Amino acid sequence: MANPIPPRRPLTLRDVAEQSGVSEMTVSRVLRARGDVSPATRERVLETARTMGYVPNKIAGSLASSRVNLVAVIIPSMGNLVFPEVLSGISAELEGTVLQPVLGVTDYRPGKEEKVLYEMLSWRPSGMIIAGLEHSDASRAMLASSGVPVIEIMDTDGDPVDCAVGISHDRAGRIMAKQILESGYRKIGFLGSVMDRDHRGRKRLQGLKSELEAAGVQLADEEFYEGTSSIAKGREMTIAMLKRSPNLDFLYYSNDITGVGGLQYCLEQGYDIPGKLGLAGFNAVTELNGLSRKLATVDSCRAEIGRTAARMILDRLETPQEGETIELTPMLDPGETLRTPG
Amino acid sequence: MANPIPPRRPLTLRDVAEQSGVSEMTVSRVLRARGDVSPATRERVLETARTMGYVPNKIAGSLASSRVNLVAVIIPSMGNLVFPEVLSGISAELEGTVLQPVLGVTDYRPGKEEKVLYEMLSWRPSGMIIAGLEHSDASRAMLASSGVPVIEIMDTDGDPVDCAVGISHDRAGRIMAKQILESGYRKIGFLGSVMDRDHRGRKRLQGLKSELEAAGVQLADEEFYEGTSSIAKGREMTIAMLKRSPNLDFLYYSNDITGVGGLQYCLEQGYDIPGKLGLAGFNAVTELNGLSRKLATVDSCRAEIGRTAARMILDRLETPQEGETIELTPMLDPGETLRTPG
DNA sequence: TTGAAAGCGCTAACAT
DNA sequence: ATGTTAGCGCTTTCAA
Repeated sequence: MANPIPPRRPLTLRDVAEQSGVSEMTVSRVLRARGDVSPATRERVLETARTMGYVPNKIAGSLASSRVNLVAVIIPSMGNLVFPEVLSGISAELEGTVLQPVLGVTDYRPGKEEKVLYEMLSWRPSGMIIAGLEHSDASRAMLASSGVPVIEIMDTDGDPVDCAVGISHDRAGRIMAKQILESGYRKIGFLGSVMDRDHRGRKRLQGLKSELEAAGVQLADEEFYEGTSSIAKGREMTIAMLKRSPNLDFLYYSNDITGVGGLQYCLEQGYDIPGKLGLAGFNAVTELNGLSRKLATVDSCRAEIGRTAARMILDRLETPQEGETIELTPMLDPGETLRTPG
Repeated sequence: MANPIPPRRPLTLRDVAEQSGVSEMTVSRVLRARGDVSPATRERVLETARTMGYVPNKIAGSLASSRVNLVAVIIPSMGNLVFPEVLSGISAELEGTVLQPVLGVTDYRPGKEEKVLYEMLSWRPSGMIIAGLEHSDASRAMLASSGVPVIEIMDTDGDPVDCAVGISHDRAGRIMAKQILESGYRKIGFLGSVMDRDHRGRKRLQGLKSELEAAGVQLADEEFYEGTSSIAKGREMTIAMLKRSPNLDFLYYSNDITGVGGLQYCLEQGYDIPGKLGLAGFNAVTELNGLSRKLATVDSCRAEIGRTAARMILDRLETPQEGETIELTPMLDPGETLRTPG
């Protein structure tokens, strides 16, 4: 006995309640597996809901319960290879809980970050995961007064609003510097993005420089690019730098993508790698494996950062806690573009 | 005269209303720039809201207005290089409108697709963009009865629930087949993913085979892999295939990522490319440019697919329309791994 | 130009 | 085990 006029309006709890001859409240309980409902009623309601094709309205549910099982995740870019992995970590950890990640993208623009933040907060999420420690005052204010756990990820060199999990990029730079020096390289060039947006790249460069200088070595050359990193950009930068400073014996790239472009070029040109020229990148992007020679790199621990951030949210939703910063230890992978110190 | 006890509860319209001495309704009008409000009131309310740090509650707003300015976007994976670009197209087109994309990821699993779909629909989005034409019956039912515009993207070989925009992958396979034949290759091997999940790859293979067979040429060998595509996988497959069928003169990969792995290997091995051995991939992934030699490929039109899908949603929200399928024309880029015919 | 009342679809809290 | 009542924080609609 189907309704002759199928309603264009989405079904409500009340519709299901009427069809199954119980109160809205009972339907609600059945659908959320809450409270005691007799197996008989339970089955009947479930069956009715299913055959009617009822989909609960979370908007109404969230308003009534003032619970929104969403975790806002704000990242600078989707095309970065780095962030998909962070997201996987978050999703993996949230799988099986009531929480779900919702993504916002800032395109590395503080203005857009503010907008995205405002937008996401207006949905009253249960927690917030946001990349980086550098935000506009307005953004920091919003985060601070959001009333939910906020986890700033990727970086631990700075002051988090609430919690942070990541690596010290200064330290990552130092680790690589130490290895470069130990391997006997002395004429080192840096190739990275324009530094006003890339805070973490800047910190790595700082760490590198400090550590080199502590050993009495000056950075020999620097080359910067604008826009998104790409293999092609790495190649271009490398060509420019080696033309300008042909006597370099090491190229340190701000990431693996550009590093691979440079490595490719140097191999083609017949440079003796790692004998006369060493190279290194950053991130340990496994997607680039299988390409010629394996680039030396430092792992940015992305998946673990994602998992940890999600876990910190879950913990704080159970029991409110103080802010906390978790610094992960980045591992150096010497790959095949670094001389074995001897 | 600040409140001595700062409220832990998020601010409401009423709080702003009380502070600025007007009704909630007036505040609402000011904040949404709706209706007529005197400039004086307007300024006062705006100022109050700003200093209080009020963030509107979209949950409540959406429930009251039964308008949710969200477009659900459901894709199989974030790590694919293909989908970030689709998303960019969608975001670009939605920029400046009231609509916002919200992402769901299925990991290529029909079961998870159902879950994600249900979850997203329970937020009553204004529109739905979903990758592929192959869905479970339950998923198709949900899409059909959602009451909002549904755009299935990437593929046009099949029956959409409502609208579709994409390319014909069968045709993409044929286009490449024609070019391969014209370039004079005859011993062709295919390297792709296990086909039960990769519907679009399967369609390309079908198209390739049909077109080859029409010319009296049989596919000489096939190699499949499981899991996600990667450069390393491409290399492995290529090694296996060339060992098994050393007489091949062409390798057709189901995508650029694996293709680049193969190309890299072949170059290292000193194969005469494109003279004795030709290669081609699919997608026109520009991120891989700058790597040794440019791989022949067919563009999958991802950014345009994204933009078109978003536009179709916007159009249909203005004026309801019939379902429509838009087939884009994939362009062949011969790169440097294809003999010039003639 | 402004305000008051009603209600969006659901759930918390309290009946029964 | 089930029902009733009263909102959640906004917007719609109507009145002033």
